[in-house]
Amino acid sequence: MLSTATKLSPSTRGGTLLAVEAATRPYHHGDLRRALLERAERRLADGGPGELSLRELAREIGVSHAAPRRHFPDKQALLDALAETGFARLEAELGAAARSADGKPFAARMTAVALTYVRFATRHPALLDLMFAAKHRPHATDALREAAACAFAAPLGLVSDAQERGEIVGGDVDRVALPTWAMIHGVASMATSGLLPDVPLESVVRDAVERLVLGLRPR
Amino acid sequence: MLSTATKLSPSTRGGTLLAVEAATRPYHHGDLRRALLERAERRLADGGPGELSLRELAREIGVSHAAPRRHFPDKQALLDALAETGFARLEAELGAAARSADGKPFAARMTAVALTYVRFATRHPALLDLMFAAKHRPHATDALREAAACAFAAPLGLVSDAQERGEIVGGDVDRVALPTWAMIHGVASMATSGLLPDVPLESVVRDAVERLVLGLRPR
DNA sequence: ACCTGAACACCGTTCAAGT
DNA sequence: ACCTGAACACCGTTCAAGT
Repeated sequence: MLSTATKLSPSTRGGTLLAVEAATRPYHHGDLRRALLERAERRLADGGPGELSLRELAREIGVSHAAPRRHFPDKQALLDALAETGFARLEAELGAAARSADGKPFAARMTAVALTYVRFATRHPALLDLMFAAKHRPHATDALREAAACAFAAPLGLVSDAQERGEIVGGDVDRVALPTWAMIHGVASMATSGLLPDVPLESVVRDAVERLVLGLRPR
Repeated sequence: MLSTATKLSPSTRGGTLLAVEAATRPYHHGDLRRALLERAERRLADGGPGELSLRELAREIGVSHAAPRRHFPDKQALLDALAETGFARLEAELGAAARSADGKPFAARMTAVALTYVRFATRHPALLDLMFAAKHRPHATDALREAAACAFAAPLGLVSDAQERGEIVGGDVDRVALPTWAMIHGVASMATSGLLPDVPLESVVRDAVERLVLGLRPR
């Protein structure tokens, strides 16, 4: 009966990459929540949230299609959790970029953080879409809102710091920071939409920051 | 049999708003394609493409669930067509805005077109998402790509015109126009994501354009 | 506490058949 | 040329039941 041998029982879970986990987990999978989030993010990368199927996730992990319900009440809850982890990672990356450029002039700090942001966007386009979509949903979690606010704390601080030091124009921080981050977010959005010319991302970001600092007026 | 009287036959189509069409169309609906696009856009407004159901559309219009297939081979084809009409309307609005500000200084023209763009985005957030998503899909239609290019012709022309007149800094048009439209697109994106402070959209756009023209350097 | 299996009400897509 | 009806293989969600 060779053919039946290839039909693995559900509990076998084709998890060749998860040998260690498989050896330690106490049967009922043990870490289904994390497993769902990991697989979900990989699935999200090749298509929007619409292509992501809870049943397929459960099938891949090797649990019943109803098992995810114990960890996420519905699909949207899983997507929200995914967005939340996304914000946490973005916060870490932006914070690290800001610290690495600490002490350099404004344009250099701005470029470092902006580049990190745009690269995050191009590496995880579907996730970023999800993060922004989830954030402004009517019933967004408090945890989600907080995660989003934290992620943008470093970028906003960069602008207000520069204002305090007199490196850039003063005035209401919103009227200065908002156009600044609108441009960076716009570059990121254009990059993920594939409407950037075939030019290195880094030079696009550098050009954008330089143009923002110098202005459009002829010199 | 009062209860049966309320069960309208499928051919009745509860189209109280479409009395004129109903009177003139030759039974087989006659204008199903247009009807599908109209309903689809209204449905799109209250949720992403995932919430839009072809079967529900067909039900509302009063045709069988297989009827749409005659006009759109699959759901994505309908979404692409929706995106294409979106680009056509955006092109018309941006072109009109550019013409209405013709002769005024650069900042005024820029503000007029940018405001039109941002307002389009806030009026049709789901449609704009669809337009950008559809545009960069691997197998996007040529018609779709062309529609997108046409829509952005006026905005790009605005920048290159100003360069030729010496109103703004010269050099490679891409290195000037790209940061400019990145900022406008970024403002639009932030507006639809609800992360703009509670300030009139018009003043946000004006601030952004002014900041872009003058630059961030302290004066 | 965590998971299963069957059930329900939906999808998109296909295709023979109708008018 | 345009539409219907049944069929197929999927969904997300629910809930009694298992361990």
